[in-house]
Amino acid sequence: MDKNPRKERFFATATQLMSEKGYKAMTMRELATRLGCDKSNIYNYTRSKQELLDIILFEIADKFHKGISEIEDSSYDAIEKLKAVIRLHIKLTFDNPDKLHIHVNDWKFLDQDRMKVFLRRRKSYEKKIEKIVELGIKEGSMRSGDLSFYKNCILSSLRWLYTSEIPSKKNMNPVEVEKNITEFILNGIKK
Amino acid sequence: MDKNPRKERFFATATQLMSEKGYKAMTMRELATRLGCDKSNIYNYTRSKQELLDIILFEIADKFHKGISEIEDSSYDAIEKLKAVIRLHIKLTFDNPDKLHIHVNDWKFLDQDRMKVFLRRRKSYEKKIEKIVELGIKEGSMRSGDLSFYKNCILSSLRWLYTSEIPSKKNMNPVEVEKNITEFILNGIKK
DNA sequence: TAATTACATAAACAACTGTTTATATTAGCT
DNA sequence: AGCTAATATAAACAGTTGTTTATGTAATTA
Repeated sequence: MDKNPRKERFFATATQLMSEKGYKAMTMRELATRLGCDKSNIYNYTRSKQELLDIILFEIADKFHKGISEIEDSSYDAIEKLKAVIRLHIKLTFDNPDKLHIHVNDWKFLDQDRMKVFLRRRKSYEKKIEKIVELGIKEGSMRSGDLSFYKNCILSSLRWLYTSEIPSKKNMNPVEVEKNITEFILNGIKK
Repeated sequence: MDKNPRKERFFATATQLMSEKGYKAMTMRELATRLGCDKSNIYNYTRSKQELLDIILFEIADKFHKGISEIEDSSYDAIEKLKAVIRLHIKLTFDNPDKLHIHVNDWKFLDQDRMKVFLRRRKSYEKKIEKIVELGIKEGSMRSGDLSFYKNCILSSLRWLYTSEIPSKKNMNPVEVEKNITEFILNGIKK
């Protein structure tokens, strides 16, 4: 029993189309066609294309922020924290594949001020990953090395999940994926 | 002593701008402004925006193709082949950061026929990576598991090099990067 | 039942897009 | 010097873009 079922359908369709085409290439006319309505009707749901992007981007950014904060505040050791980060990414990816895709590709189309906010939050997120690695090195459970370098490797290893084709994820089991990616990040490919 | 110094400058500037903005967001007028000439002058250097994208994309795709073919035909064992693939990616990334960026982000704006060709080549490249892993498993030097999964993890671990900000690469030493990424892919982060 | 809110469309808008045409100037080669 | 190819621009083009205005109907609430 949703209060605004049409509005929800609108956001779902818009998110999907923006993920497929990218922000610049998606047109309001195309979105209207897919919704089966006139282009002007769209403006009953959102103020502008820009606002639409903003909402999608910050909604998912907030989920990442909340997730990593809980992990940071936990009493886990570094390895367990890293595992939790991997789990967080995989859960968010499987729950919101289109939003994640937009999150990676289209943040650069935010207007200046909002982009600054967005990048500041992303930086803060990445710092928390680095802190986990730092802790791991201190605990002696992780190889020592450049923190920013490890951060990039870890996030990249997770990123292919949401840059790869969306339909192909339908056949994947999130639990299995989690197990394999964790194994790869922790131990690499060598036997 | 180049035959067409202006043409080269044109391609260099166009590549840089397209990498910054993305194919859709880059306009011919903006490119003209950066070149310091009129927009119509651009068409003395290229037939169309589409052709420009095509040239950039297939030029770098060819380099990947040549590189991996040589590795495939070598007598290296699997681990050495994987190391050579890592070296190839890092060399190409440091030599052509902008082209690599376009290669990852803008292939979807090729027109249908050329996109098919592009994706076929990419698939062929990825298959060769999988074959290296398959060989490694057979030789007993690599952990057994899903080939496509390992392929994605390997390529992702390399991808952050060309998706991350271009200027930041100026301060990185390619030899050092190669050593660290190889270590990560082979042995992971755990001590 | 009346009033408010949600949902819809047609028509027009100004700005911007890639590209062409016609024409001129410059540089290199014989 | 004369010829050719490279380089340059102004003006115009047809199409597309996000968005607004004015206007209407359907659904919900009071």
